Amino acid sequence: MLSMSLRIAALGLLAQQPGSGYDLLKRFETSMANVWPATQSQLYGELNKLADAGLIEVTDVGPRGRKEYRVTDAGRAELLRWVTKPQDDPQFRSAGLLRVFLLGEVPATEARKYMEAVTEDAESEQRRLQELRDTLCRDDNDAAFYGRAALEYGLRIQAMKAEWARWLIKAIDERIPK
Amino acid sequence: MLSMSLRIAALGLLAQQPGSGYDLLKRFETSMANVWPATQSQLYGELNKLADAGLIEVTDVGPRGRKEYRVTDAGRAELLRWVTKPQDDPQFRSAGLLRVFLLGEVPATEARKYMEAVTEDAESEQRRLQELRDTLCRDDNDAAFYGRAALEYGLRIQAMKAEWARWLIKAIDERIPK
DNA sequence: TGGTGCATGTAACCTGTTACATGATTCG
DNA sequence: CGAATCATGTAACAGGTTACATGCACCA
Repeated sequence: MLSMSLRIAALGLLAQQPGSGYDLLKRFETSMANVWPATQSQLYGELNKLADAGLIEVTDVGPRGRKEYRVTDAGRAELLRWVTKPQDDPQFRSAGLLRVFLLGEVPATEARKYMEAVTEDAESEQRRLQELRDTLCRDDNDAAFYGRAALEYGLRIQAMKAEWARWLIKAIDERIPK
Repeated sequence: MLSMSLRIAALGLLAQQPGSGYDLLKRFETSMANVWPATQSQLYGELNKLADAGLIEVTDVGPRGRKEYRVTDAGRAELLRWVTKPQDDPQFRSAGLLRVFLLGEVPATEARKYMEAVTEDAESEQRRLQELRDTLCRDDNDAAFYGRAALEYGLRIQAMKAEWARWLIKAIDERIPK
C-alpha cells in the first residue's frame, strides 16, 4: 500500500478538472505520459478504488454508462498529504544507465555506437519537448504554470544527457589507444 | 517477458566478476543500487532462473550451500544482445516530477516549501555521490571506467535538479503578487 | 446501416517489495 | 557457547502491462 503514485496522478488530474475515465485517459496520454504513464486498464481500476475510498465521487452518469467524476474534500486532503510528505517514493531505476554501467562487458565499438545512439535520442527528445512546449497554451493558471515547470525539467535533462553523452564518447575515444 | 533489466543487471555483474548470490547482493547494495536496485529475495530467484536458462552456471558449491556462479557463452551473447538493442526499456516514471506537476492543487506556501526540500535533497545527493566518487578505486579497467561514467551522470543530474529547483522557486516568488 | 469513436471492464501474467523461515560457519 | 554473519529460499501482496471482451452513440 506504499507509493500509490498512480492513485495520486488520477486524483490530481481530477482535482485540476473533473471528467470521466475516458477524459482522464486522454489527459494521461498527452501531458501526464511524460511524468507518470498509465494504461487504460489500470486507470479504470484505480478510479473505482478511489471512489470506494471516498476520495472521488460520481456526479453524473451520461450516455454509454459514462461516469463523470469529481474529487471530494477527503480527496483534496489526501492530495495535500501526499504532496507534502515525500517519504515513500519508489526508487530511481534507469535501464539506460544500467547499460552504461555494463558497457565494459561489450566490445568498445559497440559501446561507442550505443553512446552515439544515446546522444541522438536525447537530441530528438529535446526537440519533441520543445515542440510540445510551443503547442502548449499560454494560460497563467496554476496547472499550466507547474506543467510548464515539469516540462522545463525534462528539457534540461535531455540537454544534460546529450552533453554528458558527448563527453563520454570523447573519453572513450581517448581511451581506445590503450 | 519484456524488459528483464534485473536479469541483465545480475548477468552483467557476474560478467564483470564471478561470485555467489551473496557476493552479488553486496555489489547490488553498493554500486548497483544507484542504477538498478534489487532486493535479496528477487536476486536469488533471478539467479536460479538465469541458471535454468543456461545464461549462468554453478562452478562450485562451498560451505553453507554457497553456489559460485559464472556467466556462460550464451550469457555473454545475451548481454551483448540486450546492450545493443535498447528497444523495450520500461517507461520513465518520477514521483518527484508528478508532485511538481500537481503543485498547483496545493497552497502556494506548501508548493514553495516542497521545492525548497527538492533543492536541499539534490544538494545532499550531490554530496553523497561526490563522496562515493572519492572513495572509488582509481582502477583503469573497463568496469571502473563505465562505473565512473554512470556516477558522473548522477552528479550532473543532481546539479541540474538543484539549479532547476532554484529557478522554479524564483518563478513562484515572482508569481505570488498576482 | 456501417464504421469510428466513446466508454468501461476483466483476466492472465510479470516485476518488485515485505516478511517470514531456515540453517551453517566463524570468531571471540 | 553465543552472536554475528554467511547463505539461500518461500509466500503473500501491490503495482503495472497486454490482451481480450463488450456494447452504445453518433454521423455520414
